Amino acid sequence: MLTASQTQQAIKIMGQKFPDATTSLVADTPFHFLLAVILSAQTTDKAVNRLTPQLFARYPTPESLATATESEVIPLIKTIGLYRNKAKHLIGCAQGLVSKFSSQVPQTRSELMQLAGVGQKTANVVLAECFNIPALAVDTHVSRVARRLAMVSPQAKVAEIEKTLKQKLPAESWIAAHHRMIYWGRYQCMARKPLCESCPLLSLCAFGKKQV
DNA sequence: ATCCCGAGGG
DNA sequence: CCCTCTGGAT
Repeated sequence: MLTASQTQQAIKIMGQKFPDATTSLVADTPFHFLLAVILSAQTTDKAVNRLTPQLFARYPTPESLATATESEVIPLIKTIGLYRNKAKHLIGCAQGLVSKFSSQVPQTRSELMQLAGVGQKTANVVLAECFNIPALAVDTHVSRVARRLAMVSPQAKVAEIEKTLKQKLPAESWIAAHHRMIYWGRYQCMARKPLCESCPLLSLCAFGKKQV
């Protein structure tokens, strides 16, 4: 396993390759950003950004979405996967915001996770992006990159990955590390065909050495 | 552990 | 054709 120092070094090198790594979801308010993150489950950000302009225009506020029906929402999001569950989540989330949080997006993990469709990962993304609160969201890219680079144990599940990465990285770097690992997973260490031959992290990566 | 689930890429 | 995409609820 990589030491804390090696892990920090790897994150630094990722930042040299992707200096402007940041969220790719487009939204104008915390409410709309929350909706975009819910929609992004098992879906590319590009697919989400394609439909959100119309969704946001139709539902500008939590109140407007809270009274919507699934048959109204589904046509607006049908081009992405899992749309039936996501329609329920969007409406339920808006209803929760209205009934529990005065239509304001809450700023704590436990409050966010009371909302429909919001789990640990989505809560962490919202805390980091909307409120600049140190958080480290672990998604499919972060999981794969952390495992391949042996920043965590090979069989580690999401909760353990988050815990281990937080232990190895200073809190000030969590948000940037999240973005860099996402970009790394998208454009360098892809799931299907990683670019190990030209990887700046090859010397740190047992997985990559096996591929080359 | 299972289900949900369209679009894009190889 | 098969795999993957910033997961969450049951």
